[in-house]
Amino acid sequence: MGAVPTKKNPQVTASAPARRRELLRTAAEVFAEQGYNATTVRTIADHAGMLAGSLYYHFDSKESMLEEILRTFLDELWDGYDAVLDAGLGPRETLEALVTESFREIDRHRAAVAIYQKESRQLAAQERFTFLAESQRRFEKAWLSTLERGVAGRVFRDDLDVRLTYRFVRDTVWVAASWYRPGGQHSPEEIARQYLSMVLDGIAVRA
Amino acid sequence: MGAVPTKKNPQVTASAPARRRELLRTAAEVFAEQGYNATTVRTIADHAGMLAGSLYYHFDSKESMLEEILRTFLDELWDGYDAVLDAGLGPRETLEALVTESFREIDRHRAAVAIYQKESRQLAAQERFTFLAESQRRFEKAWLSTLERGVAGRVFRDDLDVRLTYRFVRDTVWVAASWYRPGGQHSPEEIARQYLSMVLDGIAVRA
Amino acid sequence: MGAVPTKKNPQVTASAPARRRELLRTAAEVFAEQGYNATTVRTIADHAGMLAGSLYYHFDSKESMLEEILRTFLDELWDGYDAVLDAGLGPRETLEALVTESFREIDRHRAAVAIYQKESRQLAAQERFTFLAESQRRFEKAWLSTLERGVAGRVFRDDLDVRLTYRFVRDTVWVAASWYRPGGQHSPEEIARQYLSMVLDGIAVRA
Amino acid sequence: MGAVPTKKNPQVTASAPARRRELLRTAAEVFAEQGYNATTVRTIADHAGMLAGSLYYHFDSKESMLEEILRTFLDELWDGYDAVLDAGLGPRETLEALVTESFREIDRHRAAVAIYQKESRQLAAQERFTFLAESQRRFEKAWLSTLERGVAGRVFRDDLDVRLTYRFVRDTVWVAASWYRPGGQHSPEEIARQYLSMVLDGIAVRA
DNA sequence: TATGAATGAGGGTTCATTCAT
DNA sequence: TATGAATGAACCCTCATTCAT
Repeated sequence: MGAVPTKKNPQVTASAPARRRELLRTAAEVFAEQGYNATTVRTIADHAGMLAGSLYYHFDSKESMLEEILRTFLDELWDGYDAVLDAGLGPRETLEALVTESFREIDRHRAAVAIYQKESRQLAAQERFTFLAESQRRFEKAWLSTLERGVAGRVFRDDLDVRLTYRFVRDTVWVAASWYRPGGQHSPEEIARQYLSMVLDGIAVRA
Repeated sequence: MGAVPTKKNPQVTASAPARRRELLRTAAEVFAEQGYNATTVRTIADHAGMLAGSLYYHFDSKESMLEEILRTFLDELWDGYDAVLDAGLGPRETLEALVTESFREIDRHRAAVAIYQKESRQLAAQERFTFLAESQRRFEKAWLSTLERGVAGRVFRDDLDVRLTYRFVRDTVWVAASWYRPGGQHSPEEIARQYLSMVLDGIAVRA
Repeated sequence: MGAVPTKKNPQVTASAPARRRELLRTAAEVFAEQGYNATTVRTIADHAGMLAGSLYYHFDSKESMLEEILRTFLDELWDGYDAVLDAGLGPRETLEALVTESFREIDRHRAAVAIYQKESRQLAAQERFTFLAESQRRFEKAWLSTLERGVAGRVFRDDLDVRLTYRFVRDTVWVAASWYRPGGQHSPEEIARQYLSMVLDGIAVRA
Repeated sequence: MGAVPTKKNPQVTASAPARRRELLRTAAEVFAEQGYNATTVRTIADHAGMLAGSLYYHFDSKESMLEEILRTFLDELWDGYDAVLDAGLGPRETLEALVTESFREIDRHRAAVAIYQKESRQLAAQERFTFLAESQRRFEKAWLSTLERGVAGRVFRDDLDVRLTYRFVRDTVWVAASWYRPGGQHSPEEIARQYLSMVLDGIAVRA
């Protein structure tokens, strides 16, 4: 008789993850371009060269595609961040490394980042996407502690509101996903360098 | 500037513009909170204490509400910007004035700004919302010319990519709408001051 | 601004319950004839002379229609049963009254009874329909105690398995809903009389 | 009697009829438990330890499985009934034998009987399942003639409506399939005996 | 001005079925 | 024999919109 699974889950069989990944990339691209709500399952299927119903062989729902896209992105992001945070760098070097890592991530997961930027606030309210809020908290803690370390060590100015500074830094970095195009004239490292130069030293000419 | 109504539009009879404005404020609030697509006409009506169908006495469509919200906001925004740009200020003072004006606008039209941030890219593709792209172009021109004037006048650094700088400045300013809460501890002017200090002089301690 | 209801519920306004009742009657008829699962919302709407989507102005879902049909039926049924059970009759008279009441109920709610017969077992497993199982239990208790009273009082034979007897009696009564047509040649009271005669005295000629 | 396959039917090659029978038993079980419409082909496949598509090597369609289940059951049923009807018994003995045979059939084909009870009315309307209506007619004729013989021979009461009596008897017998569990405390013969005692002599104590 | 009821297009999802491997 | 992937029709439901009152 064999086991009687109550739910299909071909996606767990670890076989043919290639198609899944391809489909997720396609979906992410469309989500990023049109917005999650405005994207129909049919549109994704069109881009993938199949019929809407066929997507459901691979995924449980449109929402589960979104979840997997965001989870995959955040997992990779935190791999990079954790490596930086565990490296024992000084506050300025940590900030530089985090920013550079962020732009690299935008380069690799542009679509996912754009989706994250646009939808995460609303999504986080749903049970299913609480991991977004959690990530947000870890993110904030990492940045705030770095900035505070820098202020304490007289590397960063102490006349700036740390939370405001955090917000400015955070947003500018990630908003870049909305205009960044991989393969353009600026490499992620180059963008990071310019961005850091501006954030650290300002755009005004020194007196 | 005026909209071109495709159908009857009793709202043009100049009667009860107060109710209209109130309804638009409500709609903007909901659009900002839930996203335009995710917002149903009934949700707006609920918040306004009426039934969904009743909104159509006041407005042609959900989209026309959105359009009016964004048009009203942009009109006011450009009133402020034009005043600054026509004042004959130097590049640094112009930048400071534009930033300050922007934060004031966020303070007054938080919801509209949030909507603009989130939806304008997709909307701009539609015939009806070409005014968004147009505004975007004027905006870019104003900022780029100010930055270039500053570089030429040795007020701003010349080793930064002007377009990248523009994007960073633009985004940081407007993204603030996503977390700014009017009536909070920071006035728009205070936020502008901190922001300008960071952008102009950097967050690093001077050597 | 008024209250901000999170859910529509025009059905609670107690206004225009006539349309609701009419729609429910239509739905019940179709459910009874084609089976709940095999009935499409479009079919119901067709029978009601409207479009499928319009049903959702009156009801939350197909399932909620089913629930209301069954609840209404069971409520009325128990009104009748409780009156009988509270009347302080002897076991034989109670049995006669319960049977007669049942056939009357079939006469009034033929569709609902047929649906109940066919679907209740599966439905009862769902959270939403636990009231079916509860009713089932009350039903069983009422019948068993009546039979047992009758056995104790030497009104009913004591050589029959009471549970088996209960099942036979219960099923024969309700299965009648599958072939009974109101307005036919037999009134519910006449059917009850014949049925009782058979159940009480048997079909064999007395020795 | 034989089905007329519209397409290829490798199952006719007389190979591995054992697997077929096993699959049909599984399908019957699931149909009985969840209802035919509510049962998905995948659920059957799950219970059989295979994938949904694989069932189509063995059967033309979900419907053909249902047909075969019901045909097999009815064929066996009529083998038993015909033996009884051809035995030249008196009306009372015929009735006893038919009832006993019915409970035996329920014991052997519980799932098929349950399916038959629940679905036959709707199915009979379809071309493919006209054999159900035909069986129904033979069934009715056998019972009615037996009852009428009994009335004529003063073995059964003549003050009861024969058609009503037939319906009661028929339904009670078959509805038993919905609660009967093979291997329980009552053998089919024991249930038949109790049932016959009730039907023939009634549940009331004789005066 | 607003309501109540309906429209109709479309969206996400399910599922029996097919078919190359 | 069975799998994996896809098809395509149909289904339940949502929602912007309309309109008579």
